[in-house]
Amino acid sequence: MITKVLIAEDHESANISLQKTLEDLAIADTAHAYYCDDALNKVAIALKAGSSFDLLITDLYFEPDACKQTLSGGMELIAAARKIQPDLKILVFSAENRPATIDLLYSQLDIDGFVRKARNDARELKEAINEIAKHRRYFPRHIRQLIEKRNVYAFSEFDIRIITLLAQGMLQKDIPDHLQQNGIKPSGLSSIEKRLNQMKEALGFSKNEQLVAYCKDLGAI
Amino acid sequence: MITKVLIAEDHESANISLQKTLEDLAIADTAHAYYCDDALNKVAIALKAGSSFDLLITDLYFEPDACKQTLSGGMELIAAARKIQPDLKILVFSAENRPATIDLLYSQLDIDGFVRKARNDARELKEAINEIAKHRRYFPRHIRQLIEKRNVYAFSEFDIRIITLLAQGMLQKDIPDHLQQNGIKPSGLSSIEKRLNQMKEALGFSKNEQLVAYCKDLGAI
DNA sequence: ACTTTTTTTACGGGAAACCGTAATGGGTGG
DNA sequence: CCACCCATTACGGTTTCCCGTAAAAAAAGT
Repeated sequence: MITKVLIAEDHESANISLQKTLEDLAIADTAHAYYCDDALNKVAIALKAGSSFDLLITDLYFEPDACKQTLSGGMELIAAARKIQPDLKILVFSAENRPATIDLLYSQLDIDGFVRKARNDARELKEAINEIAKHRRYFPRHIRQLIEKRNVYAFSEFDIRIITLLAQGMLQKDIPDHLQQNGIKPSGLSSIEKRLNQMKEALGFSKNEQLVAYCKDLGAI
Repeated sequence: MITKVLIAEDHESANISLQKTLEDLAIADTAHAYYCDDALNKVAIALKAGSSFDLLITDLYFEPDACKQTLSGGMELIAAARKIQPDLKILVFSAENRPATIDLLYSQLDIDGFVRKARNDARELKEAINEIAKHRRYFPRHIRQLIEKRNVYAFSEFDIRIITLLAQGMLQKDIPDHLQQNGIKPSGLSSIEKRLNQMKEALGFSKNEQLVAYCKDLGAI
């Protein structure tokens, strides 16, 4: 049963609607955090006081402002919170729609549910919370489809490095030097060409511009 | 005095918080539209019935779904609504933060206020509505600063077309044929090269890959 | 209608990228 | 130590892209 919830969300309006949604579910014991550091702090304090939170609802992206934060965003908050309270249920509520990121949340950070800020998000929130209360994970079907459809090619660190450099305007012929200076191997121009070709081949592309666009959509760069 | 408000917003959660915020301002007469077409329709009906809306609060981006719409988004809705009811006050509530777009809203579409979905958005909404009720426009300071920066490049239809084709893998040398077949001019290869050069120059880029990455980040393609 | 200005297109030399092939180098097993 | 395999690198020819210049076409001004 979920009775005590922490909402980590910088948007005041999103906080209001989350509050309202929780009220509809008869969950009255809610706390709000507008910054990641504060959220983690509240989790720790509640844990020490023996009245730990059952559920953390968090956004992924927090707008930076004057308050310097040690946690850079929702991802780090999730990892940190799980570290100090492994049984904490976590529901991500975000506008994120890049499959790679959502996939990462499920597979690496092991979250319990993801609801995208979209058309029927309030209804989905309720469904998600109900599912999580029953110790089930909440995977909306359209999210699963996104992940399965897009997960065609797994980029390596090396791949991402090359594409990032291209997207930053570095000439292909200048990449070998750069890689060597950073102690990355292989660094030969032919190796770079080979890698780019394999990626394009695997995805049915013909130009580097397509790779850049694809990686941007995936959130890989 | 503002007493009757129409909310055009596809996100259920945003609708909830807007509703709540309006309640706080003692504005009870609110209507909701989850699609642009429906919003325009409601404006028209209310106008004909002699009980027109005082204020339209609208998002800019509406997620496409099964319901085919004639209005593509908030921009078109604003223009269409103003056309049938010129005295309608319009407040845009959006996550948009590109100065060029916000500037366009004020200078071309002549909106009465813009509140960005961000940290203190609920408070800003109240301020904005109060200002608009006094027939003043609401320009948050940080928005003004964004606009003044102006160091952004405004892409034309033609620019976007070219970059989109590149991002889809079309060879630069094949673009002229494609443009001619679609009756777009100019279509010469030199014109395309010139345009690409101007864009890169304006943004301090050297490669097409950078343009693709930049446009992806902007959501322009 | 004619000139001027601007935009668009055509062309050519040089740089970068693409692609296949060959040579090099570092491990592994014999 | 040698032979072998694999990954990496080097090289040369071709295509595409880049960039400057000039011709042609279109638009604007007189």
